[in-house]
Amino acid sequence: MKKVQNILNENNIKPTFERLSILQYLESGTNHPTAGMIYEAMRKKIPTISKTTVYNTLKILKSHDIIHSISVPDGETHYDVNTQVHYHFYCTECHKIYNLELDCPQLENKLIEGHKINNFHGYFTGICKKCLKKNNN
Amino acid sequence: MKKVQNILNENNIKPTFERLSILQYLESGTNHPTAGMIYEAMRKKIPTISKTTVYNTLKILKSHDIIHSISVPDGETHYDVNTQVHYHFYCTECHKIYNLELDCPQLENKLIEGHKINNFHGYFTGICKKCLKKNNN
DNA sequence: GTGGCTGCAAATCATTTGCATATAC
DNA sequence: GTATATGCAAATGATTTGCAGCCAC
Repeated sequence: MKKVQNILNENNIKPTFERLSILQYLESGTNHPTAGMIYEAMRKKIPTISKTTVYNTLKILKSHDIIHSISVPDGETHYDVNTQVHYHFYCTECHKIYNLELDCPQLENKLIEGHKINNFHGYFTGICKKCLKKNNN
Repeated sequence: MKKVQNILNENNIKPTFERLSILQYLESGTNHPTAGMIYEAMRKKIPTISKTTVYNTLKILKSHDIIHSISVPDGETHYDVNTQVHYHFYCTECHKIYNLELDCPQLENKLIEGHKINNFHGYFTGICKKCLKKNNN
């Protein structure tokens, strides 16, 4: 908890219980939750929390570059605390998102074909190994 | 028009006027339209067309791998007929999507870390060259 | 006439917004 | 007390669904 406390302090974000809990939750896992998933997880700990607070918190964390949002083809925005650029794999069957170890385009040179680059996100889609096994392929 | 006619025939998709027009529209440009943009463009040609037909057509084209959907952080699904894997650049200011010439991960080896790969999409985000100029940066 | 398209309207679902209350310093 | 955070409810906007009419073969 110390760590997330510090992250918020360093960014001049008031460390409320809700914000600490949400960031803690994001830091503790390697899943890439949606706002809805975060809301459901938080409710177990803070039954009175509202979706508004979840969205507000995600917005402020994102604006300070503490988290990134990733877009995959399921209509929901997912969030990731791993701010290092890396590829994802999105399973079209179970909708889980995995991190991949592949080398990524470097953003050092922040200009590509005249455009100023801020960020990169790459994802593969397909069937994950668990679903492959389940379907005994 | 011949070309899109053939594409639909080869895939056993009944080549209705609406479907031909939508696919023609997608084939003719390098923009990466959303369903809404396609609907608006179609209305000029077919004033009676409905959004349902646009969505239905996109769904059937996608299921035959004639088009791909791409997800960028604007909450709308964009569509792309360029089925060759390539990177995109998404401008967070004007929301335009550009194609990039960079080399992409090859999908030949269709297994990565145990997952079966069907597709790849990578996008950079930032400020495009037009918006940079407009802001005279 | 039967199956498959089309199109309207309503439903759904993620996200945003307005506002009123609560909390912290 | 004032600013800021929270939370409810309503609004928005993309997409989906149910259903009725229509068209082609």
